[in-house]
Amino acid sequence: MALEHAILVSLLEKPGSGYELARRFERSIGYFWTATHQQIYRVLKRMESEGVLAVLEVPQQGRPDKKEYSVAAPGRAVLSQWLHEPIEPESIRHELAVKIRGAAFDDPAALVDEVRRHHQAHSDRLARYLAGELRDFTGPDAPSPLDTGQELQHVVLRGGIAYERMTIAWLDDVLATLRGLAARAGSTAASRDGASSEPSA
Amino acid sequence: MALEHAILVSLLEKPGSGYELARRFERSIGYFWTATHQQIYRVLKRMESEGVLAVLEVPQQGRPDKKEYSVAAPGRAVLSQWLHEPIEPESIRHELAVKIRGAAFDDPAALVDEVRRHHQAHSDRLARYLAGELRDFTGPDAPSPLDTGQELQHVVLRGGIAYERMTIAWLDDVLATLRGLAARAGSTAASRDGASSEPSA
DNA sequence: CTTGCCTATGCAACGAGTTGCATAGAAAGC
DNA sequence: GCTTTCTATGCAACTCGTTGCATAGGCAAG
Repeated sequence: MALEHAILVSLLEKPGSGYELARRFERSIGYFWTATHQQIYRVLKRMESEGVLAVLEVPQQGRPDKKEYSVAAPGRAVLSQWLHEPIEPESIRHELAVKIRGAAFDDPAALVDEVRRHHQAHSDRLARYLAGELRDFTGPDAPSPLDTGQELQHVVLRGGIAYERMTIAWLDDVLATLRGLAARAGSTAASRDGASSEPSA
Repeated sequence: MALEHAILVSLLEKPGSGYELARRFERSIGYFWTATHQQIYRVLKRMESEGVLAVLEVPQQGRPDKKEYSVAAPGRAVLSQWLHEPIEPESIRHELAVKIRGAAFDDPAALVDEVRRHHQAHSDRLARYLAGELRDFTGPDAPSPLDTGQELQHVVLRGGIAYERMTIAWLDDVLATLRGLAARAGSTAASRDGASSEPSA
């Protein structure tokens, strides 16, 4: 139930409405934990009924009223307890990796475009992360001695940057491998190379 | 619904029972897609009823009978179609990252042990991956010209290795950051965190 | 000979997450 | 005037994933 804790962290960093949280989950905290607005509204409601969040109805002009949530005292306790509990190291779920293994039973070359799309998407993400880092942590407009929260946000962002760089390098490796297989399949077209899949169909 | 496709890939690589699949999902394909035996049995049943899998009851001695599943012709079509559909680039879900940001509202030093545990877990995983690579792909006992399936399995494994190495390096960074914060908190114990005048970078 | 582990399959209940849809006022473009 | 976009919240239905439990024979250790 880590969504609950991600919401607590985000609201401690800054109180806000469900809508605002949903937007934060599209950037910032959302780089490491995703959630749709549906999930967020549902969990916010539950957390409020449990007393871990306080809610304040804020009338607005020119736009719908909003419910601003903030962390109540029991919420801090919930977060603190979670922080002291051990969690399991993540197991990644990488759909593209499954596809790549699956390509052995189909045409590997057909994956090239897909891999390139992912390469582009990760390059874009990296660019966004780097821009954010410059803006908030390492650029001339950044606060100069970072406080604890900023230091921790920065190290998490550095993790995201490292992840994207690693992924991009790996996708290059994947593309090179696919190209190598295509060349091999081309030059030895008649031979029974590769495709542990089926001897003959 | 990538579990379905992960199962297709795994059964194409080698037919097997639900139990055997569950074990494969603890290693090999499970490095990139996790599933419990419950999920697997349920999905196998559904896939069989849809005709994408064929099942063969295999009596065994000294142990319970098993149902050996293999991919039927429609299953190959299902996989092939999926391979040609684009998928969204993964969004990671990193609980530890949420914890690290949350630590700003608690004692960051209390996270050190947790981070070290994760460091250890990822080091162990890396060691397993590297052992697997040596055994199956780069060692003296490995098949010398790898076939297509093996090349693709290898590039996926290289991705896992890169991921673990990146993660370990990042966890070192996290530990250094936590230590830095602890030192700062120690040396300026009385002062208010970020507003402090003591720069110790 | 009892306790615990391994193979092997499965049900039931629950919680997490996704998708589609609905509402509703204000602003902005055509 | 019409459509689209943005803010803002929410229901309903569904699928995906987890946890706990149950069964059942064989094997090994104490």
